[in-house]
Amino acid sequence: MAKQLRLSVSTVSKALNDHPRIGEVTKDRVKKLAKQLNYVPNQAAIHFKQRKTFTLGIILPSLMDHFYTLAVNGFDDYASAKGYHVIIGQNHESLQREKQLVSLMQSSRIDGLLISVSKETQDISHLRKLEQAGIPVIYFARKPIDINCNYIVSNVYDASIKAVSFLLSRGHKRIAFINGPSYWSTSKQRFVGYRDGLIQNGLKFDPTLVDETNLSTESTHKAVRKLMQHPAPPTAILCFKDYMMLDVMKCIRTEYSSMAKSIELIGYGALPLFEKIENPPLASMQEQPYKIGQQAAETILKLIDHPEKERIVQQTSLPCTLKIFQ
Amino acid sequence: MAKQLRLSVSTVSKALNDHPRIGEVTKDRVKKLAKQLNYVPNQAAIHFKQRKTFTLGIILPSLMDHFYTLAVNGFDDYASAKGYHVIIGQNHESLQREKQLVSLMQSSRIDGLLISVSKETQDISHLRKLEQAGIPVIYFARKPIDINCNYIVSNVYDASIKAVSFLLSRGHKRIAFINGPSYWSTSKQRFVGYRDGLIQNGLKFDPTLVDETNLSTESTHKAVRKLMQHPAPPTAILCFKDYMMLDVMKCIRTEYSSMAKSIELIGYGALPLFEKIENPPLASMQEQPYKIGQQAAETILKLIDHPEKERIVQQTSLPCTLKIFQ
DNA sequence: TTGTAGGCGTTATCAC
DNA sequence: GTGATAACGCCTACAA
Repeated sequence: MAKQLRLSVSTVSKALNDHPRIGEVTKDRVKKLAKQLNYVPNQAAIHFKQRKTFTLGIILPSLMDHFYTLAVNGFDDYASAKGYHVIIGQNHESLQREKQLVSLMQSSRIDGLLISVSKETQDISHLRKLEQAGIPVIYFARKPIDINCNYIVSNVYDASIKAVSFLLSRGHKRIAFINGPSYWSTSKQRFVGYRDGLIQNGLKFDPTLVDETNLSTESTHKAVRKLMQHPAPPTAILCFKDYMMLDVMKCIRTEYSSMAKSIELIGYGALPLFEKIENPPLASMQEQPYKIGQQAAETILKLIDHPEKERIVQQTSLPCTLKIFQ
Repeated sequence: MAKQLRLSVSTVSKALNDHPRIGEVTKDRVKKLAKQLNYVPNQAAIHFKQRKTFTLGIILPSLMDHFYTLAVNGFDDYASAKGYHVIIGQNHESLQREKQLVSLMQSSRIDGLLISVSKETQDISHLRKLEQAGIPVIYFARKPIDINCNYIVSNVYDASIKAVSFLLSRGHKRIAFINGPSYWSTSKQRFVGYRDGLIQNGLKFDPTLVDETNLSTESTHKAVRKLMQHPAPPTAILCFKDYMMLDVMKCIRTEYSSMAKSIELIGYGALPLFEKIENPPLASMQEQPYKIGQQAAETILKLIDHPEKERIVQQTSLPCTLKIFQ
């Protein structure tokens, strides 16, 4: 291109970047030819030179879960607006895959990472390494127990209290809770909120009404059966997640059909789909995944722009609202 | 790193790449230090040098649609296994956004692109330019009318015939069809299949039983009302997509509740969710999005490895199976 | 077996 | 206003 115009590469480069000391005439000639040749600058070279890729990574369990899809959208929208790319990786609940993704992303030189760790992830040394390499990491939705990390989550503690209070206001006395894996802090918070909600309202906490699943349909069905075989079965069930609640609904409908109508359910996530189906659950806690993504993007860009040593740990939790379907 | 070991960079490079002519002892020393320093090669530099990024792009309307999520998974799994990255872009049905994504991806030097064009995309010159720049493009799910392009789609023509035949076998005589935008070839194929299905079974095609929507809930409801106000309303409706079918179900249930039980519906997509809800539709045509993604990845890698001039247009359509829920 | 030199595309810097 | 040159990190002939 430089040759064709009999100009030096540096002049061409300056012309394309609207450098002030380049004549308008020259700029025009260069830009015209660039368009004609369908010239596109090689970002790989630019990134290489700038030691920065303007790329952020996001790692999440699965795109089939709309919570994460929405978080991606918030993250992507904010990041795009600021000129950053986003690359997505799914860990599919495998720690091994997660590690692969992290090192893949590190080698493609992402400037920052947003991650919701896999089911299996308890040790986060692979992520600590990233941070040591100067790449900021923000955990979202699921955060490790490790206290000293950036995170942004939903305030599921308050949400659980709200859910329990709502069920009590509808006259329920025996409210069960099916939780997710207990080593997630998000499960723990739900649980404590559930318990505190009962206690605040003057009820006793009954541990036999609480069970835990690994989120698989089978283990959820097992938990439901256990609860339903209780001498005094629950009249309402709080579920860790909407996807779990669907399994709970199905199990009750098929195996305990006589009680199906009287048992009320609340989940987390407020799947849009519930607006469309015939017998939706009673309610669901609406989280703000899009906003989580957006704020995470905003925060991570701030961290990137700060010299590494001045970075302050960023921790946020966003409120949920109870969405009633019936 | 080279300095620490008092070796030259090339020795270090060779050691890391298991070059045969490097002594085992040296290799060990180098690798050990690399691990210790948490050294990760800079892909940006490698890509820059190799004039290849080992990155594929995939552009689709929305990740909220599980069809596309599954296609991404197929694409990503195959590509990862072959050492390629995948970057995802959502056009959100906007041509403008799509063009942005294409040029973004071009400048980040993707080696190939898989795309399902936006609602608004009729002119594909932005994609032709990519191909002219030597980057292969495969269209999936939605392909432009343009005949001379690589594509991989579901065989919705056969699928529609199957669906109609199934409804006829259940005794329906008046089968309506609510289609998607008529300028998509995928809509056209569904339509022709619907019509041919009727004719092959000895029924007359009645154009008053066919309507078209832009996929929004509102326009779908409008189409349903029109059909239901028909002097002889349909007893079964074939719907362009499961998401549309949900809107159809809801509209019939709320506005024509007396007929809700007698009208049978078939959609396309076979959303996994239908397994879990209380009153699922009669059936849905199960496409193979994961396989579409996989095959697309396979095909695009083949195209990438072939010299540009020898590339042959690749066109595939995969069969669908009818999945019955009731 | 190891070292040296050159080049990939772009831009910042400095000289003209 | 324009041109030459170095530098970014890595790889690979080729030289030693």
